[in-house]
Order: sequence, then C-alpha cells, then structure tokens
Amino acid sequence: MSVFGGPGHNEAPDRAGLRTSLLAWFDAAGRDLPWRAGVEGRRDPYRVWISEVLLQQTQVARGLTYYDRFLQAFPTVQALALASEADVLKAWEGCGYYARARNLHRAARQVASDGRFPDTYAGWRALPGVGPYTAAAVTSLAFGEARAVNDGNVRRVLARLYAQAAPSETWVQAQADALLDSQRPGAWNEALMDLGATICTPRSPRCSDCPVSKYCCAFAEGRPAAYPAPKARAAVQAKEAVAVLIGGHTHAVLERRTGSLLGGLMGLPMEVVSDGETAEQALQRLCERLQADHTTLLGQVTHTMTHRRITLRVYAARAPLPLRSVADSALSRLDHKALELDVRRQAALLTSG
DNA sequence: AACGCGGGGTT
DNA sequence: AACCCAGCGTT
Repeated sequence: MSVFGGPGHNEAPDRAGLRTSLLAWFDAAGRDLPWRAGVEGRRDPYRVWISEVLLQQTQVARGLTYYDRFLQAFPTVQALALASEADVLKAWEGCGYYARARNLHRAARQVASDGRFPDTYAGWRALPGVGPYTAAAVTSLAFGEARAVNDGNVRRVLARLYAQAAPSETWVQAQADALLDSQRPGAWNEALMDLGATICTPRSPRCSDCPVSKYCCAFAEGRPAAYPAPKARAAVQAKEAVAVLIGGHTHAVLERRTGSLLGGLMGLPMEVVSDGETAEQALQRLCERLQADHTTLLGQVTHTMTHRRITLRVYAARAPLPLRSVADSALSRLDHKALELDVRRQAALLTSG
C-alpha cells in the first residue's frame, strides 16, 4: 500500500503538498516548447493535437523538428484535410510509426467535415489515432478538462513515488487520477511529464534536483532507478529480402507499400526471402512480377527497426516501367539506404572514368 | 493482455 | 547492447 494511506484514512495529507511543490517547480523550471504557446488550459487544439501525435513514442528533441516542418506544410486542420495522403506522409518521412500520419489525415478530414474540433474527451477519443493518452492531453491542455494523462513519464514517476515495481495500466491511471490537480489539470499533466523527462529519468534520476523527493518512496529506499522494473521485450527477428533498383537514386521505379509494415510509404520493389528459399529465387520471383531483367548486385544494406533486423540485397535491373521522383515520395530509411548504394556507384564510376 | 509498429537517443 | 521514448490499433 502507498504511503498516502488507504481505506479508512482521510485524504492523504501530503497530496496537496506534493501538488504545490511540483507546480511551483513547473512554473519556475518547466520546459518552453512551441506547442505550449497561449493561455494555460486554452491552447490551440490543432497545435496541441499535432504535437501529441508526433510525440507518441518519439522523443521531444525529434518531435520539435517535425512539428515545425508539419505546421509549415499544414498550418490548419483545413489545410491538412485538403492535402493528399502522399503529401502528409512526405512531411512525416523519417519520423516512424506511419499509421500516425495516416490516422491524423483521416481524423482531419472528419474534423473538417464536422466543421469543428471535438471539445470533450469522448469526442476526441472517437477520432482515429487518438487513444486514452492523447484524448486526455488535448482536452486538459486545450479545453481545461480535468483528465489525467498516463504516459511513459507518468508511469515511471508514479512507480517511484509509490515504490511500485510492476505497475499495471489500471493502477497508474488510478494514481494519476487521484493526484491530478483539478484546478490546473493541463499544467499538472505537463509538470508530471516534465519531471519525468528532465529529472526523474529512466537510468540515472537526478533526485537531488527533484522538487518532490521528500514524498518519494523509491528515494527513501535509496534505489529510485529500481522502479519500475524493465519490461520484457520481444527478440529482434532477422529477415532477408531482395530489391531491385530500376533507374537511379533520383528517379526510380517505386511501389506503394501496403500492410502494417511501412504501409503507405513508397519503396523499391521488394520481396522477402522466405524460409528454405535462396536470395536468387526471391529475386527471380520479383523480376517475374515486374517483367524485369536484373543485371548486377549493387550491394547490401542492413536496417534495424526495434523488433526486426532486415538485410536487403539490392540489384540493378531494367524494365519498361515509369520512374518516380524520389524527392517527391515518402520513403523509409531502409529505402534511402538502398538508394545510397547507387550514389556510391555513380561516384565510383566518375572517379574511375 | 500481448503484440506489431520506426527510428533514434541515453547509459 | 539494453532500454527507452508525451501510444495506438489489432488480436
């Protein structure tokens, strides 16, 4: 049980003190981020929404770059709704988890069609790509609704405050709800996340700078980094694939990928080498599908994506198919690495010739 | 509840 | 080389 009392006790005496301490720290030392412009609790819902989706499983430093670039391309929800999915994905290129961009685009079309943003948690929750976290964040930050966010920062901070090694989602949400400052829900949510991102960090928390260490059970135990215990992760799976480059690194035959992996992006025509098959057989399949003739092996690239490691052999090929502009297409890092092989080949040809 | 989904930062 | 990052949708 937590130090804040349980059944039979009155409201924990120190919740109010904890709120005051953390909010005072936040008011003095909170991060200055572009999507935090405007009045507390009444921020621009479009900007808050874009930032929250960008920051899903993406670090703030990286999100900053894409935030500027995305808002430049699509300054309003109407502009986003009118854009093509290809243009939205191009703005998202390199940011990962591309379903976020496709859902953002679909949701923008819904909002534009409705003529206004939702203004409740349930309304936001109904939009594609908006889950419990994002709905709580947008409604607290832009509409002043008393909703507690539950993200990786909140999970870690609360696990340490209460010395909980394996906090369940339900447990975290319950603690976050109980702790929420209902007078300043938006600022409270931001404060908890700022604390997690800058002080209460995963590996080496800076407890000497923490405004709430006197309330923290993990700090009292002297081993803050022990909470929460690391999650078990799926092993990285190795895959082999073959691709053909028809054209060159600026203009090439590109296919639209379908399915969950890199779905919606463009890329070199590709086939996975299945079990019990050689790369040559996969290449044969690929060339038959395209009615293409392959020439030489350009080289091989590897790409690791959290849960899998892909080794891709890239062959030069010819086929009477239209070339697309690489600069105008949204490609994964894997395809950009493959195209780099052609950049190197061109450079080698120039110096040898 | 568990898994798949990108790409990169931190330790 | 782990482990993580302002999570979400699917199964």
